Amino acid sequence: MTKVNLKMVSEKLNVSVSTVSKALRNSYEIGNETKRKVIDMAQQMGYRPSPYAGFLRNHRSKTIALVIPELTNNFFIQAICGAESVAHEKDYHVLIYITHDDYTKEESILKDLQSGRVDGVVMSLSGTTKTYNHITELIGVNIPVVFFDRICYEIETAKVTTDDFASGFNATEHLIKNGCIDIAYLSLSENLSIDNKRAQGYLEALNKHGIPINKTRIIKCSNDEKSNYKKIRQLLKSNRRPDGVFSSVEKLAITSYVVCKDLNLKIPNDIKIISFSNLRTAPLLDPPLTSIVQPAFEMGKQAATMLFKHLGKKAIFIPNENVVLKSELIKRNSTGSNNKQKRILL
Amino acid sequence: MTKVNLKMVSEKLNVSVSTVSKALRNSYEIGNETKRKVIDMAQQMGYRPSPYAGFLRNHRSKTIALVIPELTNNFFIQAICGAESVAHEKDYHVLIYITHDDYTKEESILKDLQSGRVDGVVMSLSGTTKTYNHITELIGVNIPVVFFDRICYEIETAKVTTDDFASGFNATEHLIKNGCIDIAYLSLSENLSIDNKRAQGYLEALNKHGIPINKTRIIKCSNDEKSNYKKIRQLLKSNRRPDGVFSSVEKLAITSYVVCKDLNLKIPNDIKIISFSNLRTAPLLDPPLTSIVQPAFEMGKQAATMLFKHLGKKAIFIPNENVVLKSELIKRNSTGSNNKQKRILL
DNA sequence: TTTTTTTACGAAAACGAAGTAGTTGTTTTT
DNA sequence: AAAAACAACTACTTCGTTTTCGTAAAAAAA
Repeated sequence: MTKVNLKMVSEKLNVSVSTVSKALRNSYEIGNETKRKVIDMAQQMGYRPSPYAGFLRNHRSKTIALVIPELTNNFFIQAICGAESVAHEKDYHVLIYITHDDYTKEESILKDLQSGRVDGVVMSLSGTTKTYNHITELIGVNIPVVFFDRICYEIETAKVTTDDFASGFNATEHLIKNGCIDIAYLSLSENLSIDNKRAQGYLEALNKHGIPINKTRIIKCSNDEKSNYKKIRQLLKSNRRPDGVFSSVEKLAITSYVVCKDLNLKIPNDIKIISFSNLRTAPLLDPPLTSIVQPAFEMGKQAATMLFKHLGKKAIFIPNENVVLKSELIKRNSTGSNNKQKRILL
Repeated sequence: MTKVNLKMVSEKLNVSVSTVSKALRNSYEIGNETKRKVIDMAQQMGYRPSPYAGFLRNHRSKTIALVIPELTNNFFIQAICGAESVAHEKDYHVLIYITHDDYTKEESILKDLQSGRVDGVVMSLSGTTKTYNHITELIGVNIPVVFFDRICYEIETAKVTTDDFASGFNATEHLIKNGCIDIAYLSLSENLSIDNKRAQGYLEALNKHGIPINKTRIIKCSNDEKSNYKKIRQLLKSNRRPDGVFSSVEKLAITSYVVCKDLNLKIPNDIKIISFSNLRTAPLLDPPLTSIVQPAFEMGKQAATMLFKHLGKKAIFIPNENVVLKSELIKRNSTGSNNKQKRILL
């Protein structure tokens, strides 16, 4: 059994290809009798229209791309789920691309997408991306791009973020209120808008509470797990270690936990930890991790929705639009025993 | 700036479309001088060949589909990464489809794929799938399917699994050796090959150690978190609760942890827990979770590799081939304090 | 009855790229 | 010098579908 096309159906019925095509699209030009026969035969022969042939005519691939820094991160997974749910609802297909936080990969992916393989792109910037020509070029050939979380201010389009400054501020203030006076900030990448916002919130909170700012307390981490481990270990091993750690991403919090276990530091007594995190197991960790939870699913969903709002137009231009959702600070025991949880909610 | 095609390039240079096409494909028919001019101009104009036009001729989409039950599961995420890495290397694109463990969705996805949108499929069955016509039909129209983890024995093709029977056996025996005499098995779906294998290993271990089999100790869970919570709570609340729990998937272990916290049951003293899990946070849980870790990345990688081995042929037929990888049992504190870990390895 | 309209269909031209089969003009062979 | 070979191109067809433009026959209007 081979793939069946319009011609094969038309030959079986002794009608023209056009008739079959029109009948299947329920055109008014075709009589009811013929329509029924065509539909039945197509069904029986297992006809499926070729998406690629279709594209060639109407220039719509019914496909979007999700360009994501990494998959081993619950935030992105949930965001993907959100975007996928919208795409599925709109009968769109989803191509997934992982940049591994590598600018070069991101660039080559977007260059390829200039081919028109997709109708639009939902993306979150890689941590090593500093220039944006590859993105403006893509938009230049009429393929719209919307951002979520790791956005790019320089490009005019729709963007979905969370209130990172406020979250950074609140997280830091939470540590301060729980007794910390020397707080380290674990940064993922200074190129990232979100990281900078979070850092600004951190600095602002220190400022407000009259805590002197110590640049050496801003730890620049990366995607290299080993190097991160070393940096954090060095931070926590020193005899002048901080009494609080604010991690900008969940994986650095995990590494911090590991370091604490290895150094036999007790959380929250020896050190308190707070982190951006969408870990399902946050409440089950030892100790439960105080988390800033981003509405990841919703962010992916909104980003995709904003994209779809513009797809289908001839010349696509998405004006600046900033949707800012709220993250939630969930207090648990990693920042102090007074935060002890009564009941676990997953 | 609009999308540029061969014709636009050819007009700029006053040559024919064929010349441009051939020059770009480095045909011997085109002179070096012309080639250079064409390549430069194409580059300068930002020409990208349309993947869809190309498909129409050579019937190769350079795309594969990953059909997965769910994303909020570290096993599948890692498997996706593995498959994606192979696809990327082969210059293939990856469409992702999520069945949400729903047979109907799985069926409609595979029906759609009959259109020839992809050259091949890597999939893991949904937990509610009992019939396989949608899969044989897809293979029937020459689109190969390879399975990983949740495979389908009835279909002749390549499959990647882990040693589920042995793992189930070992997990159960580990509990027994740590003193358990009444072990519950948390099943995800009786339709799934892997679940059955794991259950068989569980039963066999009980048998070997002369522990009577109690059918009510096999708890049939589902994808409904609330219902799972209730079932597990009921199991652990009873005054004749088991002293060990073997969970077939990580999410049921997480739920079990939550139930234990809520009921104030101490792991591993009141109850011991072991689970299949690819949780990065397993060593950081309270207590650290004894896990059977599947080589998920490798499984996805192998499955994709086996698929690619057959793509490119005219009539694709993948003979039965069973690759069985080994899972690793990592002993931690959730099954007894003697398993206390010295050093954490992520 | 003749003319117009409607109904129901078919022929053919896109869409973008690639490959087959020419078609030149030039060079080599005999 | 005639014939064959070759280099460097162009014209045309194909892929599967949609759509525009026809057109024949039937129905309605004149």
